[in-house]
Amino acid sequence: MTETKADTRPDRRAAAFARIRDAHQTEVAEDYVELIDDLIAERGEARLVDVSAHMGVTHATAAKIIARLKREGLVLNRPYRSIFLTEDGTRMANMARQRHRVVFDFLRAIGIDRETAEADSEGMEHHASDQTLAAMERLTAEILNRRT
Amino acid sequence: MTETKADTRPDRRAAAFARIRDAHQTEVAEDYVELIDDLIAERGEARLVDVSAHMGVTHATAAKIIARLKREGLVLNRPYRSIFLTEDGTRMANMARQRHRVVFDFLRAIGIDRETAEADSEGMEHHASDQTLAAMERLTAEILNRRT
DNA sequence: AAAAAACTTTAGCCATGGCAAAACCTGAAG
DNA sequence: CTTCAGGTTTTGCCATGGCTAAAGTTTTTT
Repeated sequence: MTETKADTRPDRRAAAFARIRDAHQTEVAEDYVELIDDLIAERGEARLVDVSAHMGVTHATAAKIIARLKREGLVLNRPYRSIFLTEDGTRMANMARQRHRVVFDFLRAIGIDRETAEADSEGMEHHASDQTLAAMERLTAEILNRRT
Repeated sequence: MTETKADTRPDRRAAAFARIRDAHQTEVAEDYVELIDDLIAERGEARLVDVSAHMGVTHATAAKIIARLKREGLVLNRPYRSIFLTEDGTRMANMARQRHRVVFDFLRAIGIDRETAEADSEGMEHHASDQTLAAMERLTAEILNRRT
């Protein structure tokens, strides 16, 4: 039970992990609604087939996830018909896309190649706080300006 | 089936998400081995109780996860005794800690407060590629130098 | 050495997100 | 107007990571 001076304080750390676990819960939802929104914008409708192809999962998996989104009021659809977003879903999609953009642009600004920036931002966007996003935006602008 | 010019190419995006799902699989392992390593360093041993307290989960959950780590050869322990890391586990802990540091330092350098940097880096470290980590390190040094 | 406290393990439950395979609609071609 | 290809849904299966509650060991206290 030796009292240490290091930062192994249960409370702080535990809280951080709890936040991360919560984030995980919404991550999937965000990714799906963002994709659905993109699909609707680009081709007028979102089909299960396309969703599963883009997410890289089987249709069964996509169907299950969409059922959850529906249950949670983010998505609407009638059997065998294409998928729509509710207002909440649209809002979530927009916020997710914006965060995604900020992180992606930042990574590009600091010299990360397109592919990698795409992959990294996809993973990181969900874990960046507003504070961090703001800082990234600021930095991105700064870097791009300096280049002029 | 209208062919679009936008970047909704299944393959690229699907691959990115696949990578993220893989990352998720190792995230938990990394967080646990890092914590176990810290505990051993700081108090000489890692007990289930401490692990669960720091991760903010019940001991049952921690026990289950540690059983998986054991199965995967990252951790060693005898019933009712404390927990050790294998070589692999130690290696993973060190790599995780290093990535964590890089992200944390970077966030601090761009002005994020300690608490937030702690939380954000905990979530982001798992999704930053080597390329991004290298860029963060470079930027951190740059920022700190400019301040001198 | 017995009793109490502290810790670990186990059992059983739940939701999520994977999968494969089968059953089921819908809409185009014939 | 029937067929059949292509989507969609459903059904079961698995692992993970949560939880509570109960049972089993150590360790400490009395």
